Amino acid sequence: MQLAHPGPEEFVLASVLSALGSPIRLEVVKRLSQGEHLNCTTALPHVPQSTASHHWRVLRESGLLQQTREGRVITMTLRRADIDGRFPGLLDAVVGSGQS
Amino acid sequence: MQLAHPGPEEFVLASVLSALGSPIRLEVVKRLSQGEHLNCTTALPHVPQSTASHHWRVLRESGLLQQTREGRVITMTLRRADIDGRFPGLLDAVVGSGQS
DNA sequence: TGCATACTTCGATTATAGTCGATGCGACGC
DNA sequence: GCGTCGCATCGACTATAATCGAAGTATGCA
Repeated sequence: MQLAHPGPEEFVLASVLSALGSPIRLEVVKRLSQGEHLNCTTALPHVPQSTASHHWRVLRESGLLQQTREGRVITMTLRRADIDGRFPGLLDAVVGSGQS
Repeated sequence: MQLAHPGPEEFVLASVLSALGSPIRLEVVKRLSQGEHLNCTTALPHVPQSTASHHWRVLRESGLLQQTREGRVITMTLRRADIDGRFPGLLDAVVGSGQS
């Protein structure tokens, strides 16, 4: 089963910013940008599965990350090239500041 | 009467992104960044006053804009230097993309 | 085939955000 | 002083988002 991912031409800036505007999602994006390889269970161990899954969906539908199944595990990766292509400098500015 | 504005050290990235994550507020920030001088009535003529005022508050409390009274009119300006100081490149990336 | 794993989706609940009329308050003109 | 203008704030309502248990689905292994 494949999850639906928007194409870069479908990205909406307000949706991307809104997705990043939640501390819990912002943190995940930052960790992904630092090269961390996250799957859905390890990313937020203290958060219930269904809640976490909701946040993955928001991030995925905004275009920020990709979920690819590898066996039974779904791995999440930042769609850095796609986001950079549409909103140059945005991701760098967001993950570059040492802030939350 | 003076409205409360946070100092740059109080800015929270997630709050700034969340404030920008609303299409109506994003548009105002873009217009301000293009040098438009807006007051509270002219900025969103089609939106009820109290609703508009709510959005000014969100933008003001996140640190994105400053409201200064000039006589009876309150003029809004982007706090570009303060935002750039804390989150370099963020505003450029947001207003630079021709997107909504 | 059957069972366990690693998720997503569903449905209900709660929390937060947006909307807008009414009211309040400071600034200006008179 | 009084009235008006330009806004903020209040309070009530509505809409959207977050939370989480339960159920559903694809994968892998025995």
